[in-house]
Amino acid sequence: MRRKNLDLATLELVANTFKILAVPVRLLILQQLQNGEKSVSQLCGDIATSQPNISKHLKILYGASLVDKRQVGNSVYYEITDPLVHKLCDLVCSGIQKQLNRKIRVFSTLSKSQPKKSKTGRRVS
Amino acid sequence: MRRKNLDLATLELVANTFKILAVPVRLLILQQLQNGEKSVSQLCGDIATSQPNISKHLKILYGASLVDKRQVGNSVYYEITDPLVHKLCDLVCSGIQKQLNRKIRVFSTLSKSQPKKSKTGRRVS
DNA sequence: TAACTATATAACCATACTATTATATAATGG
DNA sequence: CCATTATATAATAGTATGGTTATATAGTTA
Repeated sequence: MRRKNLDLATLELVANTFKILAVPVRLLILQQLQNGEKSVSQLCGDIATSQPNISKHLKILYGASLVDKRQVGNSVYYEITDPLVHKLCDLVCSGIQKQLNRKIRVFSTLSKSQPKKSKTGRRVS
Repeated sequence: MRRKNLDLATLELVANTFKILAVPVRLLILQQLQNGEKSVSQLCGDIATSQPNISKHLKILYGASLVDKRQVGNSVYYEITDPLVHKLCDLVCSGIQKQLNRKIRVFSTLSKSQPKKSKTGRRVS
């Protein structure tokens, strides 16, 4: 599959999207929003950090068009704009999973070849 | 589609992967490697930054298992470990594309409704 | 072994970014 | 109009990170 080379400006946009997703608290927020909108105070109930911190990160997510917002009375409800976010996280997760599996495979190979067994087949400490 | 909530530790892993991809130079490197391995000096020829900088970023990519390396004589060849990287970039690009399209649509709607035309149908400055 | 090439590391600076605390703004209810 | 609730902003401090320059390491060749 041939892929076009992106110019620096475009890569900077891409990098910027990744940067937005590179902060655990923001992923927590997006995770909380994955099944529908939530208000700031609801998010504060779910995530262990200060309210100003949550508001700040929401602002960043909003600035990147990753979430929309809508005000109802006193409250502001945020929701995810584009399911892209979850696709990205899923992909990364699957990548991490693969890496883990590789490590587990290596480890189990090592532990199969190394351990000395007694004649009964039981492991020996 | 129901999705499991990831614990903080896992989200930190995910965030970390995103962080690695959040730097334009690193994306440039990965882009250069998308059609096969290249040595550090080849990368230096393609990317406008210092050799130590490239080596440093390669080390980071290697540490994250995003690239493998192999030494041949004096040179070290790096290659991409997992096509995941490009899938991620493609997704982000498509997201950016969608945003752009949205903006273009809005813009063209505005410019259709606003401009005053002269009786000849030409635009008026 | 000396000179040369390729890559990696170290030290440094400048910048950017996150989390906290305190405060401001805005909507609601009495 | 005041008190309360919900959200946003400002200021600060601490940390992390990218890029540069200089230097070290290691392989190659004469």
